[in-house]
Order: sequence, then C-alpha cells, then structure tokens
Amino acid sequence: MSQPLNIDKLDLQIISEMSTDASISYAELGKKLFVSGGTIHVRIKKLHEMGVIKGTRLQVNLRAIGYDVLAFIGIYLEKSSLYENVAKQLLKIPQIVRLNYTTGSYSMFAEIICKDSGELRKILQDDLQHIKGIERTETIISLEESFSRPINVSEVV
Amino acid sequence: MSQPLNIDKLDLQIISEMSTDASISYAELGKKLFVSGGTIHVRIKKLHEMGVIKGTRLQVNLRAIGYDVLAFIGIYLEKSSLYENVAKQLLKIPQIVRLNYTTGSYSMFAEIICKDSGELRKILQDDLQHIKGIERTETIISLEESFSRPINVSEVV
DNA sequence: ATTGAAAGAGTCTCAGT
DNA sequence: ACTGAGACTCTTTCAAT
Repeated sequence: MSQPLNIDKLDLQIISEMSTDASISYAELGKKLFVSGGTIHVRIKKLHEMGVIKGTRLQVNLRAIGYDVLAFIGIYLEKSSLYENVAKQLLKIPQIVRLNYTTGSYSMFAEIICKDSGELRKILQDDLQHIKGIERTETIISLEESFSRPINVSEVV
Repeated sequence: MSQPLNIDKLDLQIISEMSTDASISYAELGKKLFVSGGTIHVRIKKLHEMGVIKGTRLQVNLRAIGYDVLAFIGIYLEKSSLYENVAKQLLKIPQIVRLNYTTGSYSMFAEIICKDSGELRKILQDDLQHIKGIERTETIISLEESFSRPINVSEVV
C-alpha cells in the first residue's frame, strides 16, 4: 500500500505520538523526533489543511459523568435504499454517537450511550420503532470495555 | 440519575466543550463559560486527578494514511470463562483497536482497522482461528461511516 | 523544507478575597 | 472556590539557509 497523499515518515510519527496524547507540546514532540518545534508546527498545520488530522477529542470516563450503559445496535433495513433517511432520523437521537452503513450481519450498525438501561429501553421502543425503513434491530450491550486504543500507525513507515 | 462524584454544572460544561474540541484554550473557554482562565485550569486539573478526563486523542482521517477498511467482529466463545484469555490474545493484534465483553448476539465484540481487505482476511483466517476459546466469528464491514460524535453532555445538568 | 530567534499568546501559581 | 497578576512556557511567524 502506498500513501495516496504527500505524507512522509515524520508526519506519521507525529500522528502516532498525538494519537495517544494530543496535548503534547510542539517543543517536546520536536525533541522526541529530533526536529525543531517550528517544523512540528508546520507539519501539523499542513496535516490539518490536508484533512488528515480532523481535530482533538477529550477522552472521558463515561461512568463518572452518569452514563452507565454502552450498547451496539444492529439494524436490519426493509430496503437498502432507505439508508439515507434512516441515518437522518438516527442523527436526531443524541445518545446515538456513531453510525455505520455496513455489510454482513446487519445493514447498519449504531453505537449508543445511555444514562441507564431504562433510557436505552425507551429509545429502542419509542424512537427506533417509529423510524420508517427499519425492519428490526438487535441490541448488544457492553458489560465491560476490555480496551480501546488508536491504530498503531508506526509500522506504516 | 445523580452524579456519583463532585461534578457540577461548570465541570460538565467544560467536558461538553472539550469533547468536540479539546484544543480550545483555557482563556477562551473561560470567556465562553463566564469564569476566569484560572478557574478552568483548576477544574480541568481536578477532573484529570479524579479520572473523569482520561486524556485527549487526535482524530485522524484513516483513509488518508492508508487504512481503507473498518470492520466489526462479533465473537462467539466456547465458554464465557475464556473471556480473559481471548482478550489477552486479541490485544496482541494491533489492528484490533477496541474490544468489549458483551451480552446479546455475541460474547465479545471487536473493532478492527486494516489497510486493505487482504489484511483483514489474513487476520480473520490466520490469527483469530488460532485463538483458543473462540468458537466462531461474524464480520461486519463498514462501507461508510455516517457519523461519529461525542455524547451530548449538556442535558445532564 | 528546516532552523533559531523574537513576538505574542497561553498556562500555571499564588496571594488576596 | 474564584480572581487577577506575575512568572514561565509554548505557539507562531519569519528571515536565513
């Protein structure tokens, strides 16, 4: 596999380092990668402009702020062509944090974060049942997250 | 639902703002929330120490760095008690970026990011087949990510 | 494309409230 | 617990290479 864009080893090293900790300073990152802080700055600016880097997100302990339930919802559609409209409806439910159009066991696959199981049940029964195009859903509840990590990009070089 | 810890409205507002953009400055965030930058600083430090905030992660356009395939793998275990060992084995596969212990259609649920479908096939055939305790797997390939966003925390207040 | 230095902006601490 | 000010560090720009 070749990189489709002008991304070199240094870019990937920057992405790799910041994937696990985006708050590292340019100065420190430069020291780590044996270039100046100015170079790091230029590269990150370029990667932003190219759309390779989309931004930074806070990693939050969801349980600590009262969100106890993480679940996945496999969605079967009546017709694949209803995908766009169903996606639009699911976007309106703030607890649904991620949606993929999939092939395999399901037509669509969603991730949902709720305060408790009651909230999840309410969304499954009240909201999802009324979305035109959804045939049926299967709910997969996470009892424990074993791990969650960024892709290890270093080997690409 | 009550917050189990000492987290007030300001804390949640900070988390909410930084969930979508963790790179906002304390000064700007303070202006937005009508407190001083120093207060923002103290709060974020507290949230870190409490383990509410776990860190920041770069959001990367995976296709741009040569990762074309995102898939989910539903895993059926021979016995639930094999969970710990299977998790340990899956952790060794760098392309698997997330693993949950689940109830519902599967015993475990993984997320995997590969450079191409060949790499995915190789992992499914060579690596997963040889892990003791896995009965069978079901692969769900993402054709498109409709959306991915942080949980909307503001309403918790 | 990278560097080093200067200017500007932000962080972090702390005394005062 | 919050503020504002001072010391310090980091970002950002730019002339030179």
